[in-house]
Amino acid sequence: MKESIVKDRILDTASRLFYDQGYHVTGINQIIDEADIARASLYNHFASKTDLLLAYLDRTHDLWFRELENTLAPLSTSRDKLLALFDFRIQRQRNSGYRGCHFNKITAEASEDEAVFQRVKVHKERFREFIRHLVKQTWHRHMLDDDALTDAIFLLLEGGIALGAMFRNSEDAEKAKRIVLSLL
Amino acid sequence: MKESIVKDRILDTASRLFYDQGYHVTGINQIIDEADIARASLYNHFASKTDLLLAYLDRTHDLWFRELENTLAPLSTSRDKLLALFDFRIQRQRNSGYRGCHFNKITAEASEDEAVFQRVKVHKERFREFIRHLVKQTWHRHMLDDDALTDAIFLLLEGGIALGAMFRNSEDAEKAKRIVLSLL
DNA sequence: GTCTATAAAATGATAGAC
DNA sequence: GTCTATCATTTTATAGAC
Repeated sequence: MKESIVKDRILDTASRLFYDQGYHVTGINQIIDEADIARASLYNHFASKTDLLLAYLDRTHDLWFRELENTLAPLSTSRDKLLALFDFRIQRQRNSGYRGCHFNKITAEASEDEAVFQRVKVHKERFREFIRHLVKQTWHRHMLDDDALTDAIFLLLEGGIALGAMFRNSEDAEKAKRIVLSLL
Repeated sequence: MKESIVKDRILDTASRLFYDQGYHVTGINQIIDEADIARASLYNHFASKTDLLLAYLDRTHDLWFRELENTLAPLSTSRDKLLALFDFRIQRQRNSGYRGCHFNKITAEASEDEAVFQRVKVHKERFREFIRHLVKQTWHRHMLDDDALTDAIFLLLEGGIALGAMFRNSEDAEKAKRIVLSLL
């Protein structure tokens, strides 16, 4: 359908601008301009700018976990998969200019909105459980118990990505990976 | 001087609103309204809204390290001081509604601005070196070398605070502290 | 130095033609 | 469903009186 193409183009453009520039600094004008669609077409597909934001978050969440699972699928051991979590996110940051986690970013801008807040929590909690699942499959004895190791990996990775946005590089995420390596 | 009082009130109000609501969502109108000053008074003391933002970042940076040093001063061992870093930041988050690190927040909104970007880097780098200095003073043997332990503490703490903003609690920062406890 | 009044531009959103 | 024209607000910033 032709309508889908327009809707996708709106969402693609908005997603890129929301992440690259920020949500509030991105105006409707710029979105319709860069997506090359009419003003009212946007409001035909999305009820409001907030609605567009929620669609962006939902799609980002879905794509994020799909890409993650595709990346880990070829790996055989859970240890390799845990280490690949870092490579996955470092690679994504490299490709998108080190602007950090989408959900950390939007928390800083629009977390007063309850619908946004809920989506952020769901995303991060799912990732935490994803890690926990992998940790429980590892056979080796660790110096930390399963829950502590899960928390450590999660915290080190989130800290590394957040600092990566503040320094515009992946050094801290790489350091986080090395620390996890010594904890496994 | 009377002028200083006005200037301080502008900066106090702007700082509160920038952190609580966000930078872009806070308009000049709201600042002059809540600070109860005239429109032109703001532009008499600050050249632009960006200038006000930079003043906010500079003052936050200065106050942050002064409070940190005051908090750690009564403690005798560097081990206690390292653990108190977590308490310091958890307490600050508790008192300010869990909106996370000021510098992480502004990175998400205005890191394209080179002057903002520089201040964020300086703040975080100074904190990293602050941690490193304490780590080097600890006498016990660690399972990680000094640099790795410094990175681990830094990453775990930053991760914990960032997640605290996303979940609006201090659970992850508390977990980070416990993990550091087992690493020391 | 502080004030009020105002400017020029951009904001999110809607009406109505096709 | 897509379009152009337009709405009422709000934005940052300035001019000029006191």
